[in-house]
Amino acid sequence: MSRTTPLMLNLSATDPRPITRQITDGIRRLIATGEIAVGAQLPSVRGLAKQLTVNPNTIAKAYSELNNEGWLDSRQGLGLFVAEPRQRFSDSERERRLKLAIDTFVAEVLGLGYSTDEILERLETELGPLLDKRTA
Amino acid sequence: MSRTTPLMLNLSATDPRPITRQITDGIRRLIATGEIAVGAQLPSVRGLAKQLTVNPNTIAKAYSELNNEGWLDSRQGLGLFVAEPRQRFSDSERERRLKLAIDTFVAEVLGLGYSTDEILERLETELGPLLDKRTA
DNA sequence: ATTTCTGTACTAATACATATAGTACAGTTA
DNA sequence: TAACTGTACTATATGTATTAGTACAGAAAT
Repeated sequence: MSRTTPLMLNLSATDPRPITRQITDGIRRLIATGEIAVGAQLPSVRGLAKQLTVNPNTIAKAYSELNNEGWLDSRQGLGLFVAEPRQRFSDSERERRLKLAIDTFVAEVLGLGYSTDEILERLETELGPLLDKRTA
Repeated sequence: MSRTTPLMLNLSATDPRPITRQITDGIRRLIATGEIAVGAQLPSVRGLAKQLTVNPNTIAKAYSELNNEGWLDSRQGLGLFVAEPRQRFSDSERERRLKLAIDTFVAEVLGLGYSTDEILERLETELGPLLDKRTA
């Protein structure tokens, strides 16, 4: 019996990110925007696997990562639930990850021909609705 | 005979990016900042391989990518040279790449606990010196 | 011309990452 | 007990990354 609604998640074959990554990114986003409420139960490993037509192991891996990162709480035999917002990383780890993300991003957009202002504006549009809803 | 100075490039074993990627990202950055001038010759495939103690094929692959992206001009038998700034991608390709870069970046910093303003400020600090020097 | 430098193009071997498939086991609920 | 949960394995196939070695073509200096 499915006590959860299907996730608004779509996998793209043209997306260069591996499937597991597309799933973790997508669920993080759904949680951050509040589209999945804190405490809500996620689809089962096998259920989501069926919905997305991927292997259950792939879902289990994605869920496991989100659980390790503190986005989800898993309860053996019960299911996975959206965790309360909390500090997920140490300060140095946060800083390390931010720096790496920025370096990578900069490398990607270098040479695309956009101005700094254009890029910052686009980013603000994307980040705004996500970051200031749930301070983590 | 080496007619070129060593590149200010360091590979990191802890960096999750593959070697080839670290090299292409690094060289793109050196070109964007002007640390390597337009028209300047890059170290030879074998020379840079020796400097970085990686396989020459790895350097050749990195150079080949930068050549395809329009950052470098290769002249068979002569060497590789920093290309004139030019439009490197079609409009739709630029847009696709920017969107993907933003999505990936957002996914990375989600849940790190930084505010939108903090992130935008950090990004501006990094992007400013790179983007408005060479409009591409 | 020969030598020595340049980039380029292959094959092969190794290692690692990704994803699928199948099975099994432990906890929860009715 | 039955039917659902998450979790943990092994095995397999595929793709990517890197190293290694070899070979070839163009350019420059002698």
